[in-house]
Amino acid sequence: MAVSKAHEFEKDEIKLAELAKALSHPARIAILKKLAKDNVCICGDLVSDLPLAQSTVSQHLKELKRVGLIHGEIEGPKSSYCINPETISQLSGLIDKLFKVFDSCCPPTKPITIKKGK
Amino acid sequence: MAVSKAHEFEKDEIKLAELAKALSHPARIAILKKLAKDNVCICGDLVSDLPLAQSTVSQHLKELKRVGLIHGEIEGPKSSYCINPETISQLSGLIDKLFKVFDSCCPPTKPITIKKGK
DNA sequence: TTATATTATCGTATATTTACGATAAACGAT
DNA sequence: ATCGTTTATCGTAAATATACGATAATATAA
Repeated sequence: MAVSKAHEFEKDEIKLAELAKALSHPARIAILKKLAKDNVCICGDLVSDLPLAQSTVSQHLKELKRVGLIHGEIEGPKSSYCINPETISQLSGLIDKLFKVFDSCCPPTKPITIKKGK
Repeated sequence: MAVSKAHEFEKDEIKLAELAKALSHPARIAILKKLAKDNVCICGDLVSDLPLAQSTVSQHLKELKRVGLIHGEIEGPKSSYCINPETISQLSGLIDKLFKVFDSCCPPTKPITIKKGK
């Protein structure tokens, strides 16, 4: 990155960027989906699901944990991970806020309700 | 990245990851917000808004353009950019889909409705 | 205590990202 | 045609990210 200037931006922008970065790899999205479906899941299951080496999966888990999207507990030789609903909720809020800005710009895209206005 | 294995994942995961990566820098979020507010905006305005060199801003714009989140037209010596609602809408859809998966896992976070437990 | 299984970490190689200054390109104005 | 303004691209440097194999760590099972 070289000389990150992240501190020059708004707090929300920085946080959203950080969370978006966590979602910026298909493996991490797949991990989150798997964790969501299974509610709790041990690392080994993820490794056999993904086309990646065990150490790589572990790295992705670490990153997801770092930003708070999941937490993991080491129980014995196995580690079980699960979604952290709080951060998911935070992400949801930040995304909603961003998309509200988009609505102000472009015609609203989703539930098409007729809007008066120029 | 080294030996990207993106092709081993689902199409939606890859696309969402790509769009999330575009959002993974505060400058690009700031650019999108500015474009949304101003509807259309020339590069120079963005440069003076952001704590980054002109060439760096241009790079970020290029990346946003590459993934289709904005389009830009070169009119004369100035370039004007604007949001591409189609890709915004696509992103919105992919995010909604992902968050639906989360709802299935964790207690729903937003409109708190009492649910009978398992 | 000694295996066995599972996961984290280390070391390493390579690709990508981010940033800047310098330069090129493109158009409008003179 | 030349100048000035604006933007894109090039070259480059440094930080991150991604991936793997090898190894260390840890708890369970024997």
